[in-house]
Amino acid sequence: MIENIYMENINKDYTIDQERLARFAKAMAHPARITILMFLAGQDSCYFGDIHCELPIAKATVSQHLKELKDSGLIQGEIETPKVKYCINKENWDIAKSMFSDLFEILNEYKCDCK
Amino acid sequence: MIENIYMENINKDYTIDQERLARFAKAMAHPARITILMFLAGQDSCYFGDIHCELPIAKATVSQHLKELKDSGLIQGEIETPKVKYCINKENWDIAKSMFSDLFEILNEYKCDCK
DNA sequence: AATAATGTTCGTAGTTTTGCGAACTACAAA
DNA sequence: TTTGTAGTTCGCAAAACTACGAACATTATT
Repeated sequence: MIENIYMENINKDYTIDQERLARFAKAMAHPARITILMFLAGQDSCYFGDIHCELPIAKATVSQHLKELKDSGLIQGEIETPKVKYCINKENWDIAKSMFSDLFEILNEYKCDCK
Repeated sequence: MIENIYMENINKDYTIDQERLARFAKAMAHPARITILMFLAGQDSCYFGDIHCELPIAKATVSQHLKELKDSGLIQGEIETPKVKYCINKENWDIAKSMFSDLFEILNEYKCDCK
């Protein structure tokens, strides 16, 4: 296969943007993770323990949810021994925000033929 | 357990809104479903066959994705024998739009203590 | 009645997610 | 050196997700 710079996402079934938006949505697809995002977005930063206190689940599970959010890019973490400080990743947050916004804006006038 | 009108969502770990937003996000958590939503939002309505043509997956799988989107409330379908017509559910679309928007708006100024 | 067109549902297989306790890591303090 | 604090990682089990082909349902046409 000859490659060139215009052939991004080759052999993929979906566009980069479709994959990326789905990835963001997936990160948000659990009430615990929504709770974490709301909590984090409302302040500058906070520690793992503070997040754990907000949730009705074991710390191992909280850690997994945080990892999922980190992997999606929506949040970031930083070790501040012996604690771990988490916060929103502003750059990716804004990207996600505009991607969701763009999708929802497609329907900017009444469109629906169904009863 | 004594019930009263102020005790909605009792014995639940998360609020109704957190669950609902997570539900919308989950519906959007797959590139095929993002593709379907973009496609549907761009027009008044279309048939199953048109949607199937846009996707690289079997019709049984397309049908499942459409069911998932329908169950979330984001789209609706209507039989128009022998075809099935799908379109965006405007009411729920607007609810989802404002719920995502509200979440992303929480971070309306620079907030992030992490490096 | 048989055939065709259009989707949905069923059964199955493999993968991923969710959740937990237990074990582990890293550092600080006694 | 032992103990404590704060999280992460591991290993497991149950449930949910993704995908497909085959079978089915429904209505129209021959």
